[in-house]
Amino acid sequence: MRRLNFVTTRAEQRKQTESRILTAARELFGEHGFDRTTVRMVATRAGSDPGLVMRYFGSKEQLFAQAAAIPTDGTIEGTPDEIATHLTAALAGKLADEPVTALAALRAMFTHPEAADEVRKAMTAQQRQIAGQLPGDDALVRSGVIGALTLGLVISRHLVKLDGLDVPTEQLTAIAGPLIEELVTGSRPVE
Amino acid sequence: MRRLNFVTTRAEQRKQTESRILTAARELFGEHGFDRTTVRMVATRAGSDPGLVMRYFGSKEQLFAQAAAIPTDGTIEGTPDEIATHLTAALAGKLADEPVTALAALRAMFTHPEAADEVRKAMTAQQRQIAGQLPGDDALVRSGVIGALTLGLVISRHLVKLDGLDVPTEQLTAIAGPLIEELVTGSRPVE
DNA sequence: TCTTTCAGTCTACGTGTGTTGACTGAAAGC
DNA sequence: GCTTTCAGTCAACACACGTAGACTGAAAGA
Repeated sequence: MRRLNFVTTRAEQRKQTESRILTAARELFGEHGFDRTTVRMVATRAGSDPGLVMRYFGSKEQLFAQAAAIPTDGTIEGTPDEIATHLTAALAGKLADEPVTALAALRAMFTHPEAADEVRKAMTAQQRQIAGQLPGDDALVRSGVIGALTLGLVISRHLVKLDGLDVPTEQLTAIAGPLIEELVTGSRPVE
Repeated sequence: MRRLNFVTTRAEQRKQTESRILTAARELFGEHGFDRTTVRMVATRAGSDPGLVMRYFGSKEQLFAQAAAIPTDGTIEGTPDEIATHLTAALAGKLADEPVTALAALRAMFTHPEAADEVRKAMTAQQRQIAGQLPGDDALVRSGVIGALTLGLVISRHLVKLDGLDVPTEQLTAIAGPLIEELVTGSRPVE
C-alpha cells in the first residue's frame, strides 16, 4: 500500500500494517462473527491484501485467535461486600461502551467450538475463583448465576440491543448491583 | 427414498418427509448455527436429498425461518407477585431441558441479522407487556433486566454449558426466583 | 553502487456451498 | 389400461471462500 507518512522504517511500516489488520479483524469479527467475516473483508478494511493477511498471521483461524482474546477481570479478593462492589464495577465497565475485543469472542462462541471453549474456560475460572471466597454451600452455583447475569446483560445491551436496556450505565448498575450483592452474600430480600 | 412403511398415500409421504427435514434442520441449526449447517447435512440427517430440501422449502433461508421460530411465553398478567411466580415458572421450563427450537434461533442471532431481529422483537414485546403492569418508573428497565437474566441463564446453561450451573433446575430457580421477585416489585433487599 | 531483503500486489488453485433442472418410477385420476 | 402428476434422485452450475506462490519495487546493508 502506498504510505502517506513521510519517514517510516520498514519495521515500523510492518508493525503499522499488522496493527491495522488486527484492528480491522477485531471490528469485523465483532460485527459479523467468525464465519461471516472473510479474509478479503479484513484486508479491504485494513487497506491491505488478503495474501498479506495470510503471510502475517498464518491463517484465518490464527488471526481470529489473536484478535478475539477474552479480557479477564483478574483476581477478585476481599470480603463478600468488597467482592460485590468489585463485581458491580466490572459489570459497569462491560456495559459502558462496546467491548470490541470481547464482542468478537462472544459472537463467535456460538458457532466456533474453540471460541466457545475459551469463553467457558474464562467464565469457569473466574466463577471458581470467586466462589472460593463466598459463604454457603451453593457458592459455586451463585457465582455462576452472577456470571450468567453479567453475560445476559452484556448480550442484551450490546448484541440484541434491547431497547429497555438502552439507559445510562448507572441506572443499570443501580438495579443489578443489589442483585449481585444478594448473590454474593447468599441473603434473601425481606419482603 | 425407499419407504419402509407399508401403506402410505403420496400426501402422507410428503408430509412425513417435510417433517423429517424440518426436525433435522432444527437440530442441526441448534447444534452448529446457521452458517455451519449445510443443506447437504440437513438432507443427509433427514435421509433425503439437498434438491428436495430446496424444492420443499425454497431456500436455506426460508428453511431456517420455519425451523427456528421463537416460542413466546404468551401474555403474563396478574399482581406483581403472580407475575413473579409466572416468570419464575417460565424460567424453570426454559432451563429444564434443551429447547431445541429456541437454541437454533439463539445460536443464529449472533451472526444472522434476521434471527437477531426476531429475538429482539420477541424480547421487546414481552418486556413491554410485563413492564405495563409493574410499579415504579423504571419498570421497563427492570423487566429488561429480567429478560437479560433469563437469557443469560439459558445461554450459560445450554450453550456455554457452564459447569456451575449444571445443577437441578429447582436449585437454580430457588436462587433466581427471589431475584425476579425483587425486580418485579422494585424492592431492595434488607441487609 | 551493488546486492540482498522484504513489504506489498496480483493471479490462480482447489474446495465446498446454495441452488437448478433434467430425469425416473410409482401413485393418482379417469 | 392409459395418461398425468409428483415424490424422490442425480449431476452439474456459478460463486465465494481460504490459501499459495510468483512477482515488483523500494529500503537496508555492505
